[in-house]
Amino acid sequence: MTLHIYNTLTRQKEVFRPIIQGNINMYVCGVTVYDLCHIGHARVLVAFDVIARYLRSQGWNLNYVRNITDIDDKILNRADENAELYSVLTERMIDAMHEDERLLGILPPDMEPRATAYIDEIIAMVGVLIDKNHAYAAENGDVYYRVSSFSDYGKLSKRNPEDLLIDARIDMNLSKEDQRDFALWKSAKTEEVSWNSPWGSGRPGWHIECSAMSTCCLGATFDIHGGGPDLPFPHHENEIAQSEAATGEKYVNYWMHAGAVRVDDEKMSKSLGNFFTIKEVLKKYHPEIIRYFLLSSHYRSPINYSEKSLIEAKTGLERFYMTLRQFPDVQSLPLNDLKNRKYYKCFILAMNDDFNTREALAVMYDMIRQINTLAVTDKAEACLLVGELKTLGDIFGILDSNPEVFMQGGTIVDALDSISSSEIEALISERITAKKNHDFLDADRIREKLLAQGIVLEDSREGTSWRRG
RNA sequence: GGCGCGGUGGCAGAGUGGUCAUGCAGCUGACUGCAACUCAGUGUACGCCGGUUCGAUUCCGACCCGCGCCUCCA
Repeated sequence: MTLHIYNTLTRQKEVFRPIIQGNINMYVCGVTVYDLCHIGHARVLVAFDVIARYLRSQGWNLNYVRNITDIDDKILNRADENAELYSVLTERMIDAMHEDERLLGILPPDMEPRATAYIDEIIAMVGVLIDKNHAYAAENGDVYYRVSSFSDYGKLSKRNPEDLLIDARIDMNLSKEDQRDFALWKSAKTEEVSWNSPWGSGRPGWHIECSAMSTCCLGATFDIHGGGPDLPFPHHENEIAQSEAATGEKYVNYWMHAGAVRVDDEKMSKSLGNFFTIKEVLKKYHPEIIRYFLLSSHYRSPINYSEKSLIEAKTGLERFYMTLRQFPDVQSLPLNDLKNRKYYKCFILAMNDDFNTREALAVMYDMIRQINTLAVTDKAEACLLVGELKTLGDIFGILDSNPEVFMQGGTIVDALDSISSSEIEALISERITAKKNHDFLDADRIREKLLAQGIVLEDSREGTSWRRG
């Protein structure tokens, strides 16, 4: 039952071996806060949230660090466009991000370092790189990393440094010794946000903040470094170059990258403008539906965001809640009580295989069928299984809503626009009276009327319950 | 062009050298006043061509197709 993780560095699944027994240090590249978070951010956030929850559930002592990049060209440009202070912009976006996380049930990381709080450490690291001849201050005031000085350059993204040379940009930067070199420190133009440094006032380049913050928070070498699909090159490649050149140690043991989110089968990107913010999506779908959608395929696979796939996620989750509805009082079981339980072991097997949430979900569906069968034959065993299921739900951050509320809420916006609960209840009691009088024509008329408004009635021995379809 | 990923049944999506993924949708039966829910049963599958093998969807090679990164993007 060992944990296997797919490592981008070696392009294969490897047995996970921690640096210090029982401990895991994990750094995930967070958000550059110049705009609202979109569904792509949600994927990375949820994926690593579940990974963190799972690792902790298995007894690992996890230190989870996720940074915030709050100084960068995009931020300065946006603040300029908005005619506001860059820090006003970043504070607003950080608040918005935290709200998104809270709504999506994403647990806060243990540390959330911000680039602007680590300027001294960044400057120190740049200094070390210059001292070691891995970087140089150009006459324009910028400091560049000397790519040719790092023989392992390209090892993560499997790029040949020679090829990158041929590939050099059309807009040549004459201050660079080599067009592949990238900025560690950017000199300030007039009236720009800046900090003093040995190379004049300026600000950090992209990449160096993550090297500095991860090293400060977790040490020169740590276990896991994660991020989005577009980060292996150049961001993480450059992080490796910076950190390994500065410390002389291996930077990261396991690199993990999430797959891309596509929208209606097209690449989602800022330039295409086809991205959805988390806030937009949350207006239409319950947060757990979004989590379920994200977990319904493996974290490395591309995933397609569409109306259809979200509705499918909704239907899938409803199957769980339909069952949970029969056991409103059952709580999650302590993990220790599950160690020898059949389904739990299957779940662990799936998750230990590079966090195969889809496979794990299949186990949970097996449990549902089992619970529905036992619900009439062996209530006590059914309750045990429900507790077990809810514990697994806790690891995924789902199944924690009140089933009745979940089923009756439907999609959030729809629920607000349509028929109210009290109207529904009134019609249901009207129908019960009709049924008692064997006036099935009238009873069916009421049921049809509600169905036309998306309300599905379910009769059982205990009475009639309803849900928004 | 360089590097990399993938093509699974109506759809979504796991996985495996020779028995089941799973969910949705479909069909049949049970339950129900009729439905819905639920349960039981059931059908359809591994891009194409070769090779290895007793046997390949799974391993190897070629081909076709789709996608990603190489530029800001999680």
